[in-house]
Order: sequence, then structure tokens, then C-alpha cells
Amino acid sequence: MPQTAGTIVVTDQETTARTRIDRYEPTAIEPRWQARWAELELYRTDLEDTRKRYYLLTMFAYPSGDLHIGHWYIKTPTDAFARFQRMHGNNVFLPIGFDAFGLPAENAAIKNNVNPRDWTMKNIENMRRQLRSMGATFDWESEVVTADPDYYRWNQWFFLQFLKAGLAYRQKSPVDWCPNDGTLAREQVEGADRHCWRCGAKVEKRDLEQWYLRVTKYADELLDFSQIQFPDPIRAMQTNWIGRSEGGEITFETAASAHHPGGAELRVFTTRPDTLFGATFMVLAPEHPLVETLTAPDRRAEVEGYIERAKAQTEIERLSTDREKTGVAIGADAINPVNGERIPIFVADYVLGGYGTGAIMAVPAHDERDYGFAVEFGLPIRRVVARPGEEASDVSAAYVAHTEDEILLNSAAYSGLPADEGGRRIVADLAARGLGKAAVTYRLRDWVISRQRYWGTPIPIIYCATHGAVPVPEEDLPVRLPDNVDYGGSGVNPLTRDEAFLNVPCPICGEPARRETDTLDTFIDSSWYWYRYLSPHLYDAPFDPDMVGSWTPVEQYTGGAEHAVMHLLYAREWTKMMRDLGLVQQNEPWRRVFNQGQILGMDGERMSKSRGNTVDPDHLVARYGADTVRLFLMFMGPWDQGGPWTETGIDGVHRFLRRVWTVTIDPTGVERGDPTAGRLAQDETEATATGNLRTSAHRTLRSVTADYEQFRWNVMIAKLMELTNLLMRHRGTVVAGSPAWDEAVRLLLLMVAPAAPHIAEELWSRRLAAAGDEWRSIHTERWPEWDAALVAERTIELPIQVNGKLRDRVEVPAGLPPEEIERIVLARDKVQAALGGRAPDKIVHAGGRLVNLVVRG
RNA sequence: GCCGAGGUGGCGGAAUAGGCAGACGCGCUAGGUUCAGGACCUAGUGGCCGCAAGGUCGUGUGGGUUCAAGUCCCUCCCUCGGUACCA
Repeated sequence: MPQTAGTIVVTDQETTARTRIDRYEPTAIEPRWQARWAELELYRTDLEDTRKRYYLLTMFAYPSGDLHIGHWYIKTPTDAFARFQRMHGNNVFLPIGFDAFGLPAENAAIKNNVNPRDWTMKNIENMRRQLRSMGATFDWESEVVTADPDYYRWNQWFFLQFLKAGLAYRQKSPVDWCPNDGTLAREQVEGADRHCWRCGAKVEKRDLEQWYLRVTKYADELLDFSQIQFPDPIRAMQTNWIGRSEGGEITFETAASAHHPGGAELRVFTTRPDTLFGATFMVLAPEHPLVETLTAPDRRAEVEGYIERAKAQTEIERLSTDREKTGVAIGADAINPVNGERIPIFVADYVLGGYGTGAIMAVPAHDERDYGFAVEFGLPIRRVVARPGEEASDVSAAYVAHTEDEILLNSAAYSGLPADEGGRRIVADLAARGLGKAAVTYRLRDWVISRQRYWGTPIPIIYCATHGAVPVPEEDLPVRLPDNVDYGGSGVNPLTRDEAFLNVPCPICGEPARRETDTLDTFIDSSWYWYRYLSPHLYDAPFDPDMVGSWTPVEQYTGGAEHAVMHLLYAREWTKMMRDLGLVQQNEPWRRVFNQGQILGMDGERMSKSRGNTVDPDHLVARYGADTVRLFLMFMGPWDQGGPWTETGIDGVHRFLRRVWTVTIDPTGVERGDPTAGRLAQDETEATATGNLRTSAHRTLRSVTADYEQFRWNVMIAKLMELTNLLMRHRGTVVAGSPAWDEAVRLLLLMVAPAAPHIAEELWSRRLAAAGDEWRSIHTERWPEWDAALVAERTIELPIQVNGKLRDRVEVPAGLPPEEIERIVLARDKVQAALGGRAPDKIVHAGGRLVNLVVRG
């Protein structure tokens, strides 16, 4: 709990006492400053404050147990950025919370017979302690824990609103099923033979009634990224995931045969209606509802066997383009509506039941998967698209190129038309006959939100024999998760055996009824938590609309790229659904998203407690201090890259901090062991050295400012190291006592402050004390501004190339005209030697940054 | 498989708009300093040839565009993330 403000008085004695420490001892400094910041409530955000608001959000953590170094990697730079923004005078809100529902707690419960809630809450306790040791500026007042009934009741409430609005519905959908342990998550299915993680039984597919959210309604809107700044890769992944395809829906009819009267409609979706004349067979997904009725009696056994095998496949396997195509003819034909041709119908697993219409017309000449299938089964391959003059009888591979000049052939009256136009006409003509229409299909599917699990938000539905699925009345929310839970050694959701939970009267008729035992997908918990942070204790609404109006969309969201197409898309969908219900007035939840990479274990695998490859930051903090650990994580490499963990190099950033310490508190000291200690270099004077120091400090400030803004931490720290090294080289010289030195140190500390907050605060307080000034935190200082005149380049070192190879350099005034540059360059001995007496044929000036002399022959 | 990212010295990485490859740090080598070090300071450090000056090769592979390619285009290989019930 935060402490009350005003109880702590900072005395001069304390400040003076601190100056006696003359060695950098982070473990002595850091807890003291953390306590001070907490006492002063430096990081408790006043949400009513009218300064410019800056909502900075970091993805909340799953409380898997120990906080590991990966959490620090995610959160440290975000904290540095929060401090940076505060130094710009913004009212920064940096909340924290826990994504507390989920599978790992349940796995632990099944394995070790612990209570999921106890397990989770214990983990949260530990993680809170470790998070505080980072010295981060989280506003703990606003903490949200999703497993808290005060939170998940609003998941239930949202679900009921969406249900009322027709955005939620119930439908059958397949799950991976173990006869002993019920529904299995993907990670609980192991091995190529797909067996259960716990009992080893063979996993099958089972259709269950499940709740859905109608998110496909927003497919087109989700493709519009104009109001949300995503990194390009994320935008590309979401776009591909949504997978909008334009084409046509075409109706085939089944042909009459000995066992089937014919005339049944078979609708297919195709992106290539122009190739309709090339359709030589048809493929139904194993899940297609007409497979059952169309299959000929003599084909039945084989077809059913095939469908069984298809059920054992994962979707990834089924969609793999490089494996051998499999399928079975069902002994029925379809009639191509454009030419009346009879083509055989197959069932094959490369067609999915959930995409398009679950059926395709197969055009092997112009589709790679159809081609593979046709070759495998000896089916005809007919070219119907070609470029002018092309050998159209060539069917040695699928022709899938798509160029402007393609025309149709072998397509009756459409032959000779440009392919695109031909396709449009084919669809239009079919439409006139009621057999086709232009259509758009998406890869995106509606969101299945039912989970057959205990540790989640109970779905507020009661099943009544008379009234069916009845919503729990809002005044009865929350439907509480029972605390006493007995897994009985099985993975099956214990709610299904909990009579006290299950038995409930129907809200409509009062007759005995049963509760829904499924819980909500935890991605729902994470789809709106930043709105709750703004009023975490609000009792009668999920959030305060005024707060939401003034603080959201979130200014900056940071989190892992692994969430690209799931969490980062679900939350956008959720926001749009809330908007349509009038709950928020925004189209996107966040303005800007940055995806940092992941720290992997030393084994190169994702860090997780179950893998046993996590790295505990505590021992590093004990040895080096939090500032060093923070800085090291930021220095490792580009933040969006991540990589395997190694401690190699941590000494380097620790040394850097020690040098910052040294140049600040002991500028006039000299090192023994340095032969040039206390003396300027031979080519330096006091004037050039101080001038150079000022220029360097201000140029560092310029680039460091840009690096903070762009999250380029590793480069930012490298620049600070360079400045510190420059100071270090002039320690003990005449420069050390100069105003230039003092200014450089001051700028250095301000630049270090967001990244390494404790040491900066300590050194700042000592400077203030030394100057006899009153203490104030460095973290409430304004970010400095650089001197534009100092930063400007006056001379440049011009590289000179001959035929693209570096031959010489020359120092020239900046902004020299090309003729001047040429005169200087051609007068150089090295240049003449490289030219070998010839005159250059061409001289390339690269914007005054480089010269290239080209000689041919 | 598909979608996305990445591959640069012994190692982590830098090179912001196609223009000096290797900033900064680790490690290593040498020297200094210290009662001592896993402390500190100074210098050096991509490969090859060379006493040196300098030359030459060099950014996963093979090709291409360009005065100029780590950067742009094409091919292939490898690693990582996601692939709808891990979060």
C-alpha cells in the first residue's frame, strides 16, 4: 500500500550524511531512494491533473511464479520512457496489473493438487516484491488483478451486453478432446501421434456447443489502421490474418445418379471465377454437411475412414502445401453451371470446413494445391488462362502468375477476353441465372470464447429445460467461481461436478436449472484492462466514462510481438464492440504500439518456469544493483529484437555507472597507472578541449533525446558511454574544473536519470548539497535542451573514393560547393596516385558527404 | 506449410535517406597501478600479406541493379515468433 504523503521530512542532516559515501554502492543507495520515492508518492498519478496526459501502458504479466529477467526486459525501458515523458512535463500514468486467470494455474492444480487461486495469489505476491525492486514508477494504486470478482464480474457484464446486442451467439465447434481429461489446449496435445499430456490417451476432435463473439462483423474495419500506429510487421500480420479475399460465390448442382436424385446445391467460393471453365473436379471439406448425403453406398466406408483420419490432423498439417495430397472420391458428380460438364466430387482435408463455403471448385491448371491433387489422382488439367503467344498446352506446373495481359481460352464465349474482365462477366452472367454472385471471404473467424476450464470467468448463463440458455440477471453478477475446487486427478473442469455451483433456479420460471460450466477465454480479461486501471475500484460500472474519455486511447502500448494477431487484434475487436454499444467513443484502444522482442533462456528457448530456463533477476540486483541490470537489459541490443540471455557484458555497464560516479563526485582526481593523467593530449589546448567537451555534450543530448523517443536504448547508452569516456579522459586536467565540465556532468546525469534512476538521483542530490541548494528529485527536473549553434557541423572529414574504394580523407568546411571540393580533392597526392595519372571520367558528389572519382578502362 | 522477423569480428551489437563496415560494450593481449582481486587506468584488437607505409579480402548462400550495396531486386539455406484453447 502507498504511504500517506506529508509524513516524511527530508532533513539537511540526511542529505549531508549521504555525501560521506564516496564509492558507488548501489545496494546501499537503491532501497533508500525507492523508499523516498514511495514516501513522496512521486509516481502516484493524479488522474484529475489537467497537465498534458500521457497514458503509457505495458502489457500486464501472467503471474507464472517468479518474475524473471524477461519481465524486466519488457518493463524496464517502458519505465525509462515514463520518466522521460515526466521530464517533459507530462502527467504520466503507468499502471500495472496481473493477467491472473489461465491454464498454468490449472496445470499446477492438476499436477500438484494446489488451489489455483492460492497458487496464483502467492505468485502475485512474489512478483509484486520483485517488480518493486526494479525501481520502476508503476502506480500501484491502480493495480488490477483479473481473477478478482470485482474485475471478472465486468467480463460477465460485457458478455451479457454483447449477447443482448446480437454480438454473442452459441454454435457447435470442434475441440481437441481427451476421453479422460476433456478439452485440451494446443500445448496439452503432445507428439506427432497427438496424445494427451497427462494421461497419454489419443486425442480426438469433438464438437461442443460453444459461445462466440461475432467479430467477423468488423473484418473490414479492422483492416483500416489509420487510427492506430502499429509497427509494419504487426500491421502486415493482422492484415494477412484477417485475409480478405474478393471473388465469387458460384453454385454448382449435383448430378443425378443411381443412388442420388441430383439437383442439390453446392456453393463454392473462388478468388478466380475467371478460371471456372478449367474446373475439372470439386472438393468438399471433410466437415461439409453434404458429404453424408452425397456419398455413394459403395464409397461410404472409404469416405468415413478418411474423415476419421482427417479429424486427427491439425489445421497446420492440413494446410501444408508441400505434403502429398490425400482425398477420396465420394462417388457423386457436380455440374459446372457454365458448360454443363460433369465433374467428380472428392472429399479432401486440404479444404477447410470453416473457410469460405467449405467447398471448392478445383482448377488444377491454375492452383498449386489443386494441381498437386490432380497429379496424385490422375485428373484432367485444363489451361484456361494464358498470356498472348504463350504455349497454353503446357500443364507441367500450375500457372498462377497474375499479369495484366492475361486472356481467357478454352472458355466458350469468354475466350479471348482479358482474364479479369472475363471473370467479372462470368459472375455477372451466373448471377442473372441465380447461380452466382460477387463475394468477399475472410480468413478471420468469429471468436470462440468458451473454455471448458475452471480457472476463468464463469459464463453468466443458466440452462433451463423450458427456456433454454437464459442470461443471468445483471443484478446477480458476479457469478462467483467457487473457491473449493477438487480436480480429482483429472483435467476435466471441476465445475461440471460441483453440485452447489451447478444447481440454480431458472431466472425466468424458477424451475431447477443448471449453470453454464464453461468459462471465458482469458483473452477477454486482457481486452479491456487498461480502461479498468482508470477506476479500478468502481463498483457499479466497468469504468468511469469521463476518465476513459480524457485518458484513452492509450498513448503508447508496449508489449511482445508474439501477441500480434491474437491479443492485439482481440482488443481492437472488443473496443469496436464497446463503441457500438455506446460504452466508449473511440475506434481503437491505443494510439501507438511498440513490440519489444523476447529474452530467451540460455538454451535459446522461450523462458518459462516449466522449461526451467528462467533467470532470476534478484541475484543480479544483489550483486550489481537495479540500475546496472536495467541498463544492461537496455544495452543488450535493439529492444524489438530480444535474444538469448547471457550475463556476458553486464560488467561493462556496471563499469560505465562507476565512471559516471567518478566524473561526478571526483572530477579532479587522477588515476595512478595513467601515464598521461592530469595532462591534456598534445594536440589539445584548454580552449579546444572545453569547446570540444561542450560540443560533445550537446550533440550527445540531441541524439540521446531522439533515441529515447524511438526506444533505441542500446545506441542511447553507447552515446552516454562516449560522453562519459570523454569526461574520464579529461579528469584531473584543467578542463575538470571548468563550467563546460560542470555543464557536461549536469547533462549527463539528466540523460542517465530515466534509465538508471537511482544513481542519477544520488549524484544529483550530492551536487545540490555541494552547491548548497535545496534537495529536489532529478526526476522532477525538466529535460534539457541542446544548443543548436554548438550542435551544428562546422567542418566535415570528407572521404574520397576512387572507383568506389576509399583512398583518402580530407577535412573541409561544411557546405563547400562541388567545384571547390573537386579542386581540393584532385590536389591530394594519394588521390593522384590512385588515379594513376588519368583524369576522372566522372565525379560523384554524395550530397557533400563523400566524393567518388570514377575512371573507366 | 503459411504469415512475420532476423542472420554483420571470438561474443552482444552499430552503420537514422544506397555513400568511410565494425560505433559502444564484452572478451582477449600488452603495460601501468594496487597489500590483494573477479578492482582501477592506458594502449592495442575483423581475416590474410607486409618491419612499416600500405595492399587485399570481408556483412548466411548464389546471382543481379548501381559510380557506389550490410542496406535495393531475385534464388536458396539456417534461426526465432505466430498459426485461432500458452499468455
